Amino acid sequence: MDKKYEALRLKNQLCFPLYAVSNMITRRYKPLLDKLSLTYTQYIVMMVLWEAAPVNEKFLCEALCLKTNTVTPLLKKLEEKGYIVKTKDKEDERNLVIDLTERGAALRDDALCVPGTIAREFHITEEEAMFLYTILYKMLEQDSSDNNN
Amino acid sequence: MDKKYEALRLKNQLCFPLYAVSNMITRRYKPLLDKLSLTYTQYIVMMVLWEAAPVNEKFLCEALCLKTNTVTPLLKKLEEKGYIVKTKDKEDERNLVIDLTERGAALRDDALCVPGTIAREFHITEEEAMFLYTILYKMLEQDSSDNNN
DNA sequence: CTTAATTATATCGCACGCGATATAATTTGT
DNA sequence: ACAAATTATATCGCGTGCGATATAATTAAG
Repeated sequence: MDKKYEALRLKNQLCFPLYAVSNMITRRYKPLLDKLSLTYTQYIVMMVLWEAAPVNEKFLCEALCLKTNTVTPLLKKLEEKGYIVKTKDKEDERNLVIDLTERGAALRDDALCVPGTIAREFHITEEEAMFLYTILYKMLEQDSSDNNN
Repeated sequence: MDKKYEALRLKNQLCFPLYAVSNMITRRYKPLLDKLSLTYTQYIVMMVLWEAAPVNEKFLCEALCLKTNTVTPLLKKLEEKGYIVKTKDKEDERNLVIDLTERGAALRDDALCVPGTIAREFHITEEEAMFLYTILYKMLEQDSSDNNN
């Protein structure tokens, strides 16, 4: 009789550990990011900007797999903190030009220790990390081809 | 010069694809769970209950790696929908006894198709799924030993 | 050339997650 | 036995995520 419901058991889901690990990661980052006055989501926005600023909002949304209704308020927060500035693109006034302030750019050096600290907390092998990375990106790519985000 | 910031690039993070895939999964579940009037988080609560009801809140929190301040409001919602009932434990009045209503128990059959539908959407091999499952649980176990949740 | 479609961003409302804190019931220490 | 510590649950406030919808700027179509 239990056979019928076997697939519905929490322990037989792949989605649940993904969800739980993702929550766990956010919790792990918090104490580190508190020192930079950043949340986890704000941190990944800053990572994109450190690498590619200036960018528009659409670029950010695609890079982070997030929607505009998540990113717009995030940018407002980062602007309030003085890490970024938003201006309108003269060429096409629909476009937002999002750029780092001096303070936002300087924050990059304070963040340098974060990846290593987090990595050291997860006791998985280099091989496991590589595999995980590969399959997760495979799933993400598949998503963007399935739907038209 | 770029070498210095290599570790801070979004593409070199393991955490980001975990976060993005987790968000993606919630989005994928939504249309299926809408039919059951459940959110993703409510769904995993129900999965625990279908298997183990009656349980107390602490048990739920541990099973789902969530805190009481997330679970308490969830239970209120599920109670309003008529899927669960909450009573006090006569033995120890601190304990909540959370149990399924007839309607909540019946919902299990409507949910039977969900795992298969989701699984079919993710085009990963059985082997990849197994590996993913194993390493994610390894990370979760490590978390509960590192911290004292 | 002007109306319709498209594109980029913003707003609204709802449901999480969680740190911090509070409250009520039970257990422990002396 | 009774004050102090512990345990289970609840409340508050903030920051996401996102579906639905709105708005403003640009482009396409007839």
